[in-house]
Amino acid sequence: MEMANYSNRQIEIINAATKLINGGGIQSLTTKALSESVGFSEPALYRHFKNKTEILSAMLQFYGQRLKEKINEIINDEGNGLFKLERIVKYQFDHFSRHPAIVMVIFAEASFQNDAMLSEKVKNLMSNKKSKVEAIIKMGQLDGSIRNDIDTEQLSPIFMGTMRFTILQWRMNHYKADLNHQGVELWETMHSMFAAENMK
Amino acid sequence: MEMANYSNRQIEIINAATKLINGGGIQSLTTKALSESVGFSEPALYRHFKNKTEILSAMLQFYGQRLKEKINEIINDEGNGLFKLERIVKYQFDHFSRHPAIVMVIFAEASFQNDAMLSEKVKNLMSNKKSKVEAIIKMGQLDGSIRNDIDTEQLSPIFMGTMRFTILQWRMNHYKADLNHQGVELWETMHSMFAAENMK
Amino acid sequence: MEMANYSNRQIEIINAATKLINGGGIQSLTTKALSESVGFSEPALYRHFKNKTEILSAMLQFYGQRLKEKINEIINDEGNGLFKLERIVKYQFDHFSRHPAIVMVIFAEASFQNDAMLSEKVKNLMSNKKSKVEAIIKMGQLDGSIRNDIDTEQLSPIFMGTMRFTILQWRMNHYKADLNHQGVELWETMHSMFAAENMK
Amino acid sequence: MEMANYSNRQIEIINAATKLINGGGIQSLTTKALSESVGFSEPALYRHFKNKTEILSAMLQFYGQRLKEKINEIINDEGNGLFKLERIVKYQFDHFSRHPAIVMVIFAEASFQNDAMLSEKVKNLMSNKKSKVEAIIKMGQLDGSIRNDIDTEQLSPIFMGTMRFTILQWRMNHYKADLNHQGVELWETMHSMFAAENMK
DNA sequence: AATGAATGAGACTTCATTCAT
DNA sequence: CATGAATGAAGTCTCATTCAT
Repeated sequence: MEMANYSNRQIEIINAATKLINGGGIQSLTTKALSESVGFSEPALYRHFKNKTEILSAMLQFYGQRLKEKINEIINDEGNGLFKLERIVKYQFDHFSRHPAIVMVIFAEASFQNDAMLSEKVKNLMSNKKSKVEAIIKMGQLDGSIRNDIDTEQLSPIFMGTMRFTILQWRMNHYKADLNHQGVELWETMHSMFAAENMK
Repeated sequence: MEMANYSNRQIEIINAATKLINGGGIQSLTTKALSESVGFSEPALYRHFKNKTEILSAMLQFYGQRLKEKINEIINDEGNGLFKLERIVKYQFDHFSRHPAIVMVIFAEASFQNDAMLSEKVKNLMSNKKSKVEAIIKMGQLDGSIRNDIDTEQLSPIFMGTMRFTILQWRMNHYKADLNHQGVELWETMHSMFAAENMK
Repeated sequence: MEMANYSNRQIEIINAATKLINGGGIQSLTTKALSESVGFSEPALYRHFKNKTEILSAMLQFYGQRLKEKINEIINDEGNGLFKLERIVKYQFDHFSRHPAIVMVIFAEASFQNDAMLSEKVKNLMSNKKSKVEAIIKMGQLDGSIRNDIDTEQLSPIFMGTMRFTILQWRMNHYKADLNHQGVELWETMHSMFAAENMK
Repeated sequence: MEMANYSNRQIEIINAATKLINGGGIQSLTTKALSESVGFSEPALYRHFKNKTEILSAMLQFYGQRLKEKINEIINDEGNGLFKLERIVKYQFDHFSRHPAIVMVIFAEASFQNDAMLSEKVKNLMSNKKSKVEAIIKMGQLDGSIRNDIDTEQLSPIFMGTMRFTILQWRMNHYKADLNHQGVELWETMHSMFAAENMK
């Protein structure tokens, strides 16, 4: 996975594209709309990206990278596994509530489906995150903070699925709720379910 | 929600559309592709549906209705709440593994976003299901089968999110895994987490 | 010009077509709209008319015939030429104010232009009427009621053009004015201009 | 009424559209025919006009503006009212005989009827011209050149209707007659009828 | 680096008409 | 006599992309 370095213009375009997609789905990301949104002409887009797919690809790279870095940071920081999970929940909910436009890109599995390359990229993003989460859970089970009566592979979809679902609902209700607050509540519940002390 | 009655031709079209969407996302549902897939000319589609949106709308109606009926049946059948949850998991995983084409329609939040009416329909479908699940959980908490140390509203997103995530992964891996088997494993875990006897 | 005899169904269709055209121009006369308006299916139209052109053709025939008969009646009745002109004005304004739907068909020169046959028919209708009016004017010039210092061929376009224009304006203002009243006023003026006693 | 400034390309398109309409009615103005006529592809039209309605709208604007300017010029020039009417007749007949393609656009009431905005524009064009003509007639009645025994409002439809009818007939006979010659004859007659000296 | 102009492909949809029943 | 189903042709318009300047 190449470590991309994006120019200012490219980042402008990525941001504009993100907003468009979040506002009206993939279908509203047209080169025309994008060029208007970013403030210069359509052909100019092609000076910064080879084609539309490359723009979408860059978006995924861009956000995926950030997420990966953050999770790595969390992994390497101090604290037991359970605490790390908590940090992931908090980070993500805070991040999304501050940048709602990103939500749809991260949740884009359905949208990119007609482009094998993009679809693959989304899949990688997700499985990447999943294996990181699993690593953390495993750590937690070893350090005694996370219950070990359930397999890691069984716990991770619960963690990830619940987060996704909460965010999805927030989006479908037009970002009205206080996502951070929901994150706090969600974590309380997850704590009850994941903490070692809750094993019977 | 009107109880629609679809003609044979309409159901043919709905099926063809479902397959197309599942194969390549909303973008691959064009009137041309649809007419080819169903075996007659493009204008003929318009004898059976007023326009493309109505086709998508019918798809949602069609699948939503079935799901609702099934859940109602489960609610009204015998058994405690925990058992009912189990039946939902089993039913859905079995249903999807037999009709993978439906997955994308049920998971279409992102896709329909540029059409307010469809978007609303998807949202209703989801919140409808969610409230049914919550009713079941509440029943389980009352009949003593489901732990009552966690609020119903906190348990439902765990249940629904986890299911969604599992199915989503199955789809992203091109339906290779045995979904039913995954359902069984998932249920074991859920049982550990939801059952009343597992409260500390 | 064949003396056509239209069946009841055909007349129903002609009436419906007339209303459609008057409501929204030729473009709103589609076989679909027509069949809906008349209350039976599209193919049924083809049992009564060979095709759409024949329907339009029948409309022109139908109204042209009536007009011709009426004018002939006026010609053959008693009274001098000036009086006959007056009767034409009164008849037409009264007729249109009672059947506004007909206006557009009679004024259809522009609409039928892409069909040579219909275009020719409209032209005949108009030139037919014009020559009748000229005959009346000539009669009036001979019987001393109409001024004879101006050629018949010069008077007729004034008569016909003014009538048309008045009706056109009435139509463009959505039939709001009292057409009969306008006819009376118009006639007063025409009388001043056409009557023999007004020659200098 | 905004003072529009059309690009060269836009004027090319307006001209081509005018010719098409005049040749075969509104129905023959298709984007395909227009693009062929103007020499580039259909989508290219949309770089110069937002949509087809805007093209028609521009045509009306374009011709209406010219007409208005000319009439204003005539109004402000020297000469009595009767002379001004004469100049209008001569100008129009000369103009149309040189640019027959314009006729249909100016006579388009019936054609544009299914588009409220265009219909309104045509109506304005006509009533605008009518009120200008009435202003001139009033001037003539005051300066003693035009008969004042008939109301201005009664004279204007005679003037306008007769002109329209003459031009209409010319068009229906496929522009065969010498329109300028007909204008001269028409004016002679109108002079007899409008001049003050012809009052009884 | 940027753009105005252009385009081939293809989207959805409507039209008049036909055919089997 | 009537219709449900179907269609070829054509309509308007949008898309991603290219090219000359």
